[in-house]
This record gives sequence, C-alpha cells and structure tokens, in this order.
Amino acid sequence: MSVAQDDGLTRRERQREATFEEITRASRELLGQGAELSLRAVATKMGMTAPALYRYVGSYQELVDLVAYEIDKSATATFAAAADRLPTDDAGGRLVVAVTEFRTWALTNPREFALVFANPIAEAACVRREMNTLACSGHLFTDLMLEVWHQTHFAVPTLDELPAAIRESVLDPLIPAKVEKVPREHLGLVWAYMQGWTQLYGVVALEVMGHMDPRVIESGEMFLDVIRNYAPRLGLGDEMPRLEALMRARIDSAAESAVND
Amino acid sequence: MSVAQDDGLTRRERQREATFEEITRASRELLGQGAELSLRAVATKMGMTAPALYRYVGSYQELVDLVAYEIDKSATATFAAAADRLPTDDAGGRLVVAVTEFRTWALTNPREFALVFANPIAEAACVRREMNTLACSGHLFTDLMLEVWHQTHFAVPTLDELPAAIRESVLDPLIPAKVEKVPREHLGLVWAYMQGWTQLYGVVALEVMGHMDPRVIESGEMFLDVIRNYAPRLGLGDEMPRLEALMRARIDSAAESAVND
DNA sequence: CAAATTAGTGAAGGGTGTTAACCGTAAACG
DNA sequence: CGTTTACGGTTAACACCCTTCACTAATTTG
Repeated sequence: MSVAQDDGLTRRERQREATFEEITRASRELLGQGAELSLRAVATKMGMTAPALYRYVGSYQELVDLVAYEIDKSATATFAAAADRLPTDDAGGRLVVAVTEFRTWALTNPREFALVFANPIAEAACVRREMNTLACSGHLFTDLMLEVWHQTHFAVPTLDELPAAIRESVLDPLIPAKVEKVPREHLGLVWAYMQGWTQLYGVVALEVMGHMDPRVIESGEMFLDVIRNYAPRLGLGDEMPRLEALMRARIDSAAESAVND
Repeated sequence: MSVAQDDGLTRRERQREATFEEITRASRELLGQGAELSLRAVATKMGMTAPALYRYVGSYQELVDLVAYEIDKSATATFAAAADRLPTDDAGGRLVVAVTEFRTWALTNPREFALVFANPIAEAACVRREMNTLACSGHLFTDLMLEVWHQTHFAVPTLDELPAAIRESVLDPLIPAKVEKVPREHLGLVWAYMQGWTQLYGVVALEVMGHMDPRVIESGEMFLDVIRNYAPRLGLGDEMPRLEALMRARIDSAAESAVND
C-alpha cells in the first residue's frame, strides 16, 4: 500500500515534509526573537534532541541554507504582494514599490537579511527541493524590470557594445532570469538588471550593516537618491516624481509602524 | 620610580603594548590562513591560555573589534601607498587607484573585509586606544575626494538644496571627515562623499559576498562600470578614459599575481 | 508475519566563550 | 631596605555549540 493519498505522497513523506516545515518555522521564530540559530535550540523548541535533526539536515550549514532559502521565498512573496497592490499597467510603480518593500524588510529583519544576502557560505548550496520553484527574490526583480522594459522600451546596449566578459554572462546567465522571452539582440537588458541589482544591494546592505550615518538611514534619503539616479536608465526619468512619492509614502508608513513595536 | 623611559611609558606599559601588538598579529595570521578567529586559537598561538586574554580584552567581541580596527588601519595604509605612487597633482588618479586597491584587497581578503565592513556588531565599539589617530579607511577616501574637489571644483548641492535629514548630517558629520577646511556653503561635498561611499561599498560588498555572476566579478567590469557612472559627478568625466586605463592596469596585475598563489 | 527502513534517543568527543579561585613575580610604597 | 599591592598568568569548571556512534522503538514493506 502506501501508494498514494490524495496528493501522491505516502504518509511518512507527508510527516517528513511537515517536520521540515516545522524546522524552518522554529528557526525563524528563534531568529525573530533575537536568539542565535543553533541546532540545539531549534531541536529543543520542537521537543526533539539535537542529533535527531541530522535526519533532516546534513550539517549546521545545511540548516542555515534551508532557512535562508525559506526566508527568501516568503520575503519575496511580500515584495510581490506590495507590487500587486498597483495595476499591471504601472510597471514602474510596481518595481519601485517592490524594491522599497525589500529595503524596509531588510532594515526590519537585519539578521534574516544577513542570512540570505550576506552569507558567504550559503550561495552554491541553494539546492534543496523546489529550488526551481521560481521563488528567490532575484526572479521577482527581473520579472518586474522586464515588465518595465515592455512598457518603456528603454535603451539597452547591444551585444557587441558589451565587454566580452559581460557578453558571455548575459548570453548564459547564471542567475536564472526570465530571459527566454527576450530576443537575443536585446539581451543587454540582463546587464541593466545586473547594474540595478548592484545599486539596490549596495545601498540596502550599507544601511543594514550600519556603515552610514543613522540619521541618513532613518530618513531613507540615500536609498531614494540611488533609485532616483538609476531610474532614468530604465526610461522612468519623467515618472520619477510620481514614483518618488510612492516610495516616500511606503517609507513613512513603515517608519510609523516601527515606532509602535 | 618607573617614571619614564625615553618614550614616557613605564616598562609594564611597554610590555602590555607589545602583548596587544602580538594579539593582533596572531589573530591576523589565523585569519590569513583561513582559520576561525577564536580566543583559544589566538592564545595558544601566543603560548598562552585562553583566560589570560581576558587581561587584555573584555570579551570575544572586543577582540574582534580590536583586530578589525587594526586591519582597517593597515589596509588603509596600502590604499594610501597605492595613491602615493601617483603625483599629488593627479587627484583623480590617486582616488581611483586607491578605490581599486580597496576592491582588490577586499576580494583577496574576504574574511578581513567581512570583519571590518560587514560586522553588524563592531560599529559603535570602535573605541579602543588611538581611535582618533585618523587611520580608518573613511578618512583616506574623504581626503582623496577633497583633493579632487580642490582640483576640479565639481558642483556640489547647496545646503538648502539638500533634504533636511541630509543637511543635519553634513553639518555635523559622524564619520569624521576632514571638513574643517571646507567652507560652510560647500558642505554639500560631504553628501557627494556619502554617495560615493555608497557606490563603492555596494559593488565591492556584492562582489565579495559573491551574489553576482563569478565571471562578472572576475572581469571587474561591474566595478569599473560603477566608477565610470559616478566619476562625472566628481568632474572627472573627461578624464575617465585615462582613469579607466589606470584601474584596468591595476585590476589585471592583481589578477596575474592571484594565479600564482 | 518477518524483514527492513525510519525517526528518534542517550552518551560521548572535541570545540567554543566565560567565570572563579589561585599564585608567583614585578612594581610601588613607606 | 622590606612590605604590600597589582599585574599577568595558571588550572578547574560551567555552559553552550556541532557532530558521531550505538542503540531502540515504531512504522512500513515484501
């Protein structure tokens, strides 16, 4: 027996899946309440003993990777939700609202951010189950930028304008962007995406790590400045005043809800 | 007695100073050979036992802060040395060469970089002895940028053009830049510096953390692109071809010496 | 029903930071 | 000068940490 239930999973498999879910849940609770992420703490929080966790993860690092992936997935969902509060014909608005949400999330959950985006070890190990489930924040931002390109048709460099190393990279991108729909002559779009990600990651990481005047961080002006300077490359220069208003609204409302925590 | 020697330090104080020096030396050796930085490891490397270190640092975190500060100091010296290989009248060259050296150092010593620039805890604790010895990489880059401004007199926003939060921050800067010599109406320079630091930190941190296509990192094109896009704000737009050649030379020579390690 | 896989246990080894009690020796004081 | 203090080190111990091993009870499988 054990052939199937309604979802094709045997009873044990379902239980195992539930345990995985509980592991990430317990881990995120720990992280959220400022505690260290440790095998023992997670295990005891689940009413288990530490060695038992080795039935599910091969090492401590694997646990970290697992929850990092799960955090990325759920955080990305909130970014997407923010974008979806705007109509689909406002690609620029959707993009800036999503990146603003990214910044707010990072500043509110610095440990989670560090785990996912500043963990030098995690990287290559992003290979548990449904890695191909197109979650991962990267996908979202590339998709939103692609939407913008479809609407503004901003200029992208041609392939032979690109440096050789970049050309290689955009022709065979590692970070799986949805480039299948992009015609080959417009693949410079991927380069624009890399530039944008660099800008976004840079300012957010700097703010989260705190290597900047706290007053500047709190105001969000540096973040806005970076976006403001980058937006023209996406053909959003004219729209910037409206987009900036959108972002400021979200920054302020985030600051408000931060005071009553 | 014990009043003085030639340097006003008593024998014990000199010995203590030497021990501090040995602590940072041992720590950096450990870091350099890929080991973890731990109190025990440092102690045994010095022929001591772990609790003895508590006569010098109050906690593990304090040890980390100590070596972070020392690393920053010595790394900054190498950046300055790179700049000093160019004549003083080439302020632009000196700046781009220094930041290129910064990037190379970061990629070559990722652990050290993470310790100094991605340690969320270190920050406020940067207060051991000669913190006021104007080392800290921040000082160097502000000085080099100030040189550039003296030569190109690039445009900086006036105080009332700045957002309120930024105005406060440049009028009373936390990161102690050499702003005493800057007349009040040109204090927008500090804002330009903050922007530049954001750009530099962003791309370098992204490269070090590895959240980018390795081929792009290896080529250095993203780093060059960031500098290229920022340079015009410093009045270095016309000089960019020459400056880019300078940087490429340093990037390539660094890549060469990396293959035979 | 018997066999095999699974998910858990407890004990143990080796690592970490940290505190406490103790002890020579070098400096400071009368 | 001798006495006292303070400094710089020790060992022992505690409380964590990751990890492995041997073992057991239950569940699935043939």
